[in-house]
Amino acid sequence: MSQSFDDIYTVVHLIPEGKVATYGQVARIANRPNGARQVGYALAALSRIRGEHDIPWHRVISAQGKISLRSTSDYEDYQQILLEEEGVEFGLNQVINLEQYLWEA
DNA sequence: CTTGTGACTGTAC
DNA sequence: AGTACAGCCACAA
Repeated sequence: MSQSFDDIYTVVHLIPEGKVATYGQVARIANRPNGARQVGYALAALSRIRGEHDIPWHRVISAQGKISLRSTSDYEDYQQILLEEEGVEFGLNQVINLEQYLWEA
């Protein structure tokens, strides 16, 4: 297992319900000041594992408050639904108000 | 070992 | 505001 991802998974798992965190935020907390990309890769690996994982990957969004998925746009809607279920409101352009919902460690 | 790519971000034009 | 470029790290071929 990759220990690097272990920290990332731990941080993502710490995100409280109804809150969201950006890739950069998670990366910084995980002691990776500029590893935002790796955070995304770590989450992508979750799908790859297609096993059991208690990681709330849907609470991780881009720094612009929007859902970032490169492929499988179907999951994009799925992530939005999950967040709405937790009480996160989306704007017109599916933009989340980071001022209100961004998780503060 | 070298190369290419990717759920990102910030700065520059 | 939209587009381009560079930095960074992990992984697959």
